[in-house]
Amino acid sequence: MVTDTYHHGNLRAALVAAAAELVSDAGVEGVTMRSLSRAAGVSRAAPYRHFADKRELLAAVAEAGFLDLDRRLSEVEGRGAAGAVEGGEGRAVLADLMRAYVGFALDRPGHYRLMFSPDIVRPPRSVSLQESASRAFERSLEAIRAAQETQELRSGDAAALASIMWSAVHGLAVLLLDGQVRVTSDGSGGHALLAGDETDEAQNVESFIELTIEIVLDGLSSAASEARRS
Amino acid sequence: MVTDTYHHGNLRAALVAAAAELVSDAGVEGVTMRSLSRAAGVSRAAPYRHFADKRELLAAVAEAGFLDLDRRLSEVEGRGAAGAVEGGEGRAVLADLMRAYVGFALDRPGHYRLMFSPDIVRPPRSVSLQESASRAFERSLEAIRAAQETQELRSGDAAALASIMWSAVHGLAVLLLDGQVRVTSDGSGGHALLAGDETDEAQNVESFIELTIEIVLDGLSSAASEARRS
DNA sequence: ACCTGAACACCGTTCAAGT
DNA sequence: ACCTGAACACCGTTCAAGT
Repeated sequence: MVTDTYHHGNLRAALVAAAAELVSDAGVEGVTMRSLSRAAGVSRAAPYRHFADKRELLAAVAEAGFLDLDRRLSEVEGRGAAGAVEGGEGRAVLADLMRAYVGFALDRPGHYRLMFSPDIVRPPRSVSLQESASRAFERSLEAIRAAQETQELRSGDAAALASIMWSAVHGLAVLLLDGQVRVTSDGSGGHALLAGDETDEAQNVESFIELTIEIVLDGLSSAASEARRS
Repeated sequence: MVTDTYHHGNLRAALVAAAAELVSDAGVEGVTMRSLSRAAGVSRAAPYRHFADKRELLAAVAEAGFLDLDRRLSEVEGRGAAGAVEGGEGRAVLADLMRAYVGFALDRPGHYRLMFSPDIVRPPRSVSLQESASRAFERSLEAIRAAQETQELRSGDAAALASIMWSAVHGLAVLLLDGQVRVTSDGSGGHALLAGDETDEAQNVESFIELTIEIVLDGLSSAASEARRS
């Protein structure tokens, strides 16, 4: 039973919800303004009372995605906060953040791709999209700083380290999502980037993620050239 | 002076060339079958004698991109090979490979994005696309193995390490390309992933890349849990 | 204020028909 | 074999007009 009119004033919300569902089910390319109008029981022109164009509507969906990601990351932080103060937990918190991050990407591939789709995310971005994305980033930044204070990470520009951590796990996420990294069953190994067709891996994905997290943390904690002054 | 007929038999090559130029100039979304036909001086239907669909044509452009990437990586390997045998050069070769990789992405953003665009690269892929992509990957695999033999990298599944290295630098590349990581001038630092609008960074990009490379190599070389058996 | 109907300028793709 | 003309089934977006 479809409500046959949206004069009640929340066409905007209904469109975003319909778009989010389409993004989940069929990916960004499955979203058309016409199908959204149809789903909302409204004319093709109606959405343009609420969004300047398709890009703006998709940006709203991406923003909801960033809020969801931020929520997941905040749960991790809440969990780890008590231990972190005592020291020695900084690495564990960062590992949990990375797990949560990749987990989000694998759980919501359509949203994740949209959130990092150049057409949507490339400047100019709306301030609200901007802010929701930055908020998620700030969490890793704070976790990085905390781990630096307990000597668990190398010193240096925390924002740089956070960017590097995020870009590493972003690379992992998109390659996993696109099936461009295959994980075989011969031990802990990732295998043959861009290799053969469908196989049944899936459980080894997790151990591959764990190895990546370990290596990223090791890199971020190595003394290296940054430690010359200590 | 446009040649007004392509009966001479290489419409296929002309279409791929025109598409590659459009990809460079305007990105993948700038490519339309109709504009390609127009550029080649041929009817809209003609391309379909040579390609099943648009995806297949773009895959040919992506394949050329992988060949170019592979060429760049092979130049690095040729340069480092002599020293690598003597040991101690393995890390330097890997660093050069990563530099060349990111350099390619920044030089040819349109091609790079196309090469990792899910619609093109997601299975089923043509065997030739498959092979050209794998070839580029094999290079890092061999370099990883060489560095393991000289004790410059941790032991363990070389393919996994190669995948992790590639995914880290892939993440760096796409975030740089999309302007989602900003680099400010306060030292060596990357800054504020997904932060503000246009600034004039550009020179600091290089030092940010260098820091990433250093951290990735440190992570790949740390003894960690993998070294329990040594 | 919010929505509709109808149009405009695009797409990718197909298919009979031409040479 | 290779290409054309014309059509089909889509798009995003606009704009006068309705309520």
